[in-house]
Amino acid sequence: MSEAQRSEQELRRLEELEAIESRGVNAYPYAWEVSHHSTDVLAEFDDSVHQPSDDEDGGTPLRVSMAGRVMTKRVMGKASFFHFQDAAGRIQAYVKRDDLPEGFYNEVFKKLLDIGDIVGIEGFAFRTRTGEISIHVERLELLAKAIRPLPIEKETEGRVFNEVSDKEFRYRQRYVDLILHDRVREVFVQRARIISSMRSFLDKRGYIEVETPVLQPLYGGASARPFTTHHNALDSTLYLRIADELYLKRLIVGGFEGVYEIAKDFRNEGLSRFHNPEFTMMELYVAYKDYRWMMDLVEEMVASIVVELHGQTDIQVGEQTISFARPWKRIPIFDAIESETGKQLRGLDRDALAAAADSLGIEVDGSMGSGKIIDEIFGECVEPKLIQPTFITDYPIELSPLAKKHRSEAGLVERFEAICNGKELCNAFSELNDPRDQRRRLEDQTRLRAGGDDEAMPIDEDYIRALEYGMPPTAGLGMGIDRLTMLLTNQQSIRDVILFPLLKPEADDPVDDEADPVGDTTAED
RNA sequence: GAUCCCGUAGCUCAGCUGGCAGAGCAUCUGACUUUUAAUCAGAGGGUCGCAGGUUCGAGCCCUGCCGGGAUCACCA
Repeated sequence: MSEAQRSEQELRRLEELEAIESRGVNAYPYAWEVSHHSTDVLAEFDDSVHQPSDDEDGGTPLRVSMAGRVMTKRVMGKASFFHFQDAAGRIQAYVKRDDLPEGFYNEVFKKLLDIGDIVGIEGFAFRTRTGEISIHVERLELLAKAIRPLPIEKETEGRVFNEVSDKEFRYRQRYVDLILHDRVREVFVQRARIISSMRSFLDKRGYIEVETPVLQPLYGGASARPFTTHHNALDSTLYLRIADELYLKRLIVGGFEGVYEIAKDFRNEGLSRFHNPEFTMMELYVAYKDYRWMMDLVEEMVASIVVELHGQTDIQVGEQTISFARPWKRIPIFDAIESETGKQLRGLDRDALAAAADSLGIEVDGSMGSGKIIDEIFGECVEPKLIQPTFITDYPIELSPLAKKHRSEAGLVERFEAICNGKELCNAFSELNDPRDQRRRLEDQTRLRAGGDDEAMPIDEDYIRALEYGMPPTAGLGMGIDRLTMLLTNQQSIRDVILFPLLKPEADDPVDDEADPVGDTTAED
């Protein structure tokens, strides 16, 4: 940024920075010894022990050394208060002219220190006349000067004034959003807890966390359009993975009996409240198990995460109270549809299904097969009504090219989704391990592809080769971490659980579609 | 991709029927040694998203574009 574009306030702060440096002070020093965080002081402070009193012997001071950001500043002549924020929270600090080195208060604290600056303070805790535990500052040092002014929000009795509401600002400058909004930081702390709780649940059971390729010569494991890229040295097209599934199952072939991965997948599709092009997925594969066993595991895992996060199995999500207490309901998809619509779709042919959909007010076009119509009816009529966590089981085979045929129900596969608050929470099946059946199913996908379905899966010959070496019976699970986090932290948009959600580039960004410094012109179709 | 809404000072917003660009907070100057949306007195700060059009005159009306939001469509 050229200095001409700087705002009045930024220019003034740059001048202050020079004034600070001209005093021989480094405005960006190297470290600060931290003895307490704000919440430590609030917890440790004991009036009967630490509160200083007027007589000489009164009180044993609670001495502290802290670091954080100046968030408010109230100057009252020869004394001032400011609020000070660190990673743990906020605490008030008090400075008195006569407790600081000669001239420091008037020339440095009052003139050169701004809201937003990061400071180190040393002093002792006390309780003010109005009852707030505060730090009486005896030494103050600038740790980092803020050039840009922080938006100032003010709050009293739970009411917030001048709250930054511009979502674009909050997402683009998430660092500012995090400085200003404890509740935003809290969501991401909870997200981290969800993931670490999940990881420790899986680790305790002996499953191995692995890393499989993000850059893949062929994508698969889900129905979605991929991002495409190019490796220059090999001069080959690569795709960013849309799922981990096929690589993880190769590891089951290789002899691991339980593997999981928590990682980003990438799907080249639209953005919405529930969709970000890169998102985090947990996938788990366990040998010698089936989908019924996996339902038990999902219940147990999610319930344990919820309890670890909230201390109980019941949580408030929007208007709803949701109970993750086990067991969850298990309903075959056809029964769920029947109980919601009164229509039994089991065994109907495509035309009868289309007629049923039509009578429910659901549009059907010629390209939709039986499975798609059933899925459409379920998604429209049933899914939004499933608030409490529920396993929907036994899906039509057409929608599930990687799931094993149902052991007793023709035309279905051993698959389930957990639905909660009207949204899918996970997807799992008894994995298809018959290489002959797998080849046929992928060939069906190829026909869909030829018919114009650009989300149908391509055939991965190496994956079939792996299956031909023998994959044990296996249960597999995929769980969207972002949506799980939305549910467990009561957030309405996926952008509120992703630190840096995808946005269009800012106008100033150097975007140039023509630019390709390494010359990618050999990649012709 | 469709529809609707939004874009004005660092932040939150007002701006009437088209007629001098406004407020609070923040900032600056001054006062104030336990305040807490601190208070009191004064001051500075604007590419009204961008481009074009209509008009004597546009923040306001029209067109296009850019950015954002919501809903729908798409999305296992």
